[in-house]
Amino acid sequence: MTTRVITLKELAASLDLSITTVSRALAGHEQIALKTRERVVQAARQAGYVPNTAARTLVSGRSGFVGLVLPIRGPNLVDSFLGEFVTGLGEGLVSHGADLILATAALGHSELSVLRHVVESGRADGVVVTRIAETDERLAYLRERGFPFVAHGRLLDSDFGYNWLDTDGAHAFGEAFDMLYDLGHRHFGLVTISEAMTFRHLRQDGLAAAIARRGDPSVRLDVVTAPRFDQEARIEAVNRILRGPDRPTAIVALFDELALTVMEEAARAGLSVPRDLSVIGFDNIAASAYAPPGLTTFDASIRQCAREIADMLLTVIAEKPGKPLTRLIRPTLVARASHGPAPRTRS
Amino acid sequence: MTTRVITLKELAASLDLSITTVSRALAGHEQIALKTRERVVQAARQAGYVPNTAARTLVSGRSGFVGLVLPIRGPNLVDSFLGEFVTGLGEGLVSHGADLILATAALGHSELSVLRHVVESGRADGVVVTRIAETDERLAYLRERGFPFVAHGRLLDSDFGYNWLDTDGAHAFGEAFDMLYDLGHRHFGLVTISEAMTFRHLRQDGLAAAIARRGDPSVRLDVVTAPRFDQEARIEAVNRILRGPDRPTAIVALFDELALTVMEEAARAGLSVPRDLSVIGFDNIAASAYAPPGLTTFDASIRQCAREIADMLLTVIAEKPGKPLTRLIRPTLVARASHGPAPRTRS
DNA sequence: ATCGAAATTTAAAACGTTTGCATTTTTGCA
DNA sequence: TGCAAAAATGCAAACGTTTTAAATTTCGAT
Repeated sequence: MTTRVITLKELAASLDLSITTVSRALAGHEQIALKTRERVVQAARQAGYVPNTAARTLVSGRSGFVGLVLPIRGPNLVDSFLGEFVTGLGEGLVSHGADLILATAALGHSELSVLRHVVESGRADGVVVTRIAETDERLAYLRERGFPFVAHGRLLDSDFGYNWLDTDGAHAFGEAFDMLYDLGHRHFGLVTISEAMTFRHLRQDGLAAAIARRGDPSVRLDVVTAPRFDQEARIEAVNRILRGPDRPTAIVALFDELALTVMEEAARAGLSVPRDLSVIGFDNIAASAYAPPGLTTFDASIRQCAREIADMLLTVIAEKPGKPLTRLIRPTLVARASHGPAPRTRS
Repeated sequence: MTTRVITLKELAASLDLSITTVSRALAGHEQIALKTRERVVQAARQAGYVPNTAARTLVSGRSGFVGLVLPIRGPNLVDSFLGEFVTGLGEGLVSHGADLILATAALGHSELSVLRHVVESGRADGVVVTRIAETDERLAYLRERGFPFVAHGRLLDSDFGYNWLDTDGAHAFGEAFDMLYDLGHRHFGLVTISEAMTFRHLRQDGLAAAIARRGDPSVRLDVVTAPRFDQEARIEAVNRILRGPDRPTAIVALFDELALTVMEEAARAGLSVPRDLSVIGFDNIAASAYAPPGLTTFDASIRQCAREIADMLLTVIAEKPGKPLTRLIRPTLVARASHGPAPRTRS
């Protein structure tokens, strides 16, 4: 029962016009008589005409697609922001009539090779690159190619400009410190990761800068590092800071997953949050609201960011601006119950 | 600095061969001398040749894409499974060299119109349709068009066959009942939704069937219905069943979000879970592990399902099987701490 | 009525592939 | 060495659109 799709030629024939005229009429060219335009649009709608994307792309060089390469993850690891991110991108794109292509990197292939394929096969007019590492071969490639892209995140340092949108983790971590300091905390812990991601520096530096700004020599900061995806090592690292003879009264975690582990291990060690220990995370993942006593964290509003990234990318594609577009989004504090005044007595 | 992309014609010229031969060599046709094939493949790799998708699609009629239309949601509602689902689809597709197109339905446009556009513009060779309602115009459309698709979920009843994969909610809810019955529960509550989704029937029917199978006339089931996305009404509904003079000892919720609300409201009402009340959910969302005391639920393994859906769809596209492909996935019980023996005394 | 400019429409090329069919080259055998 | 068959390669059309440049029609002013 496969229904055939109507083509421009057929539509033109039925209107007794040339393909050219119909094409232009549908594109709304002033050049075509208004009466004709209306007649064509009406007929197209009635016939349910939808232009063939491949043909259009081939001749115009514009696909109307934006690409995103899904990061490769282990069997049980799903990017926790993917849903929100993709939703936001979709929202941002659809208002400009663009759609999203999701290319997955197979286990053998590198993310870069998939990106290359997306770019060079002409499937997309631009790409979004997420989870930027300290140095990132993807950005180098895209820059060299001169292909439109927007990065979600930044390089540690680079000798070239590029379009990016990032969450202002430095500011958030400074804010976290100030809030905890004002609550009387002087001994801090930071749980960070060993993976070479730029954001770990930005956030840690933000924390360090706030400490320096305060200029109080009694402030102490212990830093502990865990591999990102190894739950066991993560627990071990958290306990190193938690079970020491002289533990911090406040722990800031690089992101919520780590903070939740801190809270779990604190409970296991018989510590009460926030009475004995304050914990602050970052990201505001769904579980943070439910994990007792409710994790205080920062919301990065991924969906909104993704929407802006889409807007930026479409601008880059359409206008090729001379200067790079950059945007730093300040996350908002979500004050729940995992932080409080520093305990009076120290053991 | 935009680097040009190499084309088949250029590659052919550099090899001093015709386009035809190069095209066939790359496709691995036996027809082309082995020596030539090797030479061409080698040169193509070295030149970084990537075939243009639009041109290939135009002539072959195959895009190598599978489409998914993102459900329209309110500003703060993101499909909680989208990330997992998309990851699974990607995994399933990439092994066959296919990629995913995500089309978003703008606020004005219906999901159906976006689907039509995806189908009729030739962007995709097949589509995945999720969140099937009791009756669903999307399936009717796809069937009429004869366009390859796989549904994630089922229609309430239909006069035609179609390809679907569904979670066996009926079985899970039967299992939940049996488990709770064996723990001594006789008075049950079901929290369900008012939205016209097929799965609410399947799950409720599964529960009812298990009750009937047991044949114990002392078993009682109270059902309460709430709108899906209205948190306030949801709380109100939950309290109707929780604060009644004669409340159930065990509540089964249609899915985890509802179960979490039940647990929150139970706590607010001074009830201890599972001592005073057993709660069981469905879906195993991330928060369920963290919400105290840990929600007992069923894991539907969305990612795995999505991978299978991808496989099914690619089969449908390639082989056009005569009989519909169907697949019922049994969810696995995730026994946490929200269920337990029925309380001895009744108020 | 005639002409030229403005308004409208059209023919044809191009985009980069795949593929049916024709052509050329090689091979095996007499 | 010649010739037919087999093997290998190439020509050209086609896919459905956009767009350049050209052709046609309309219209107002003389």
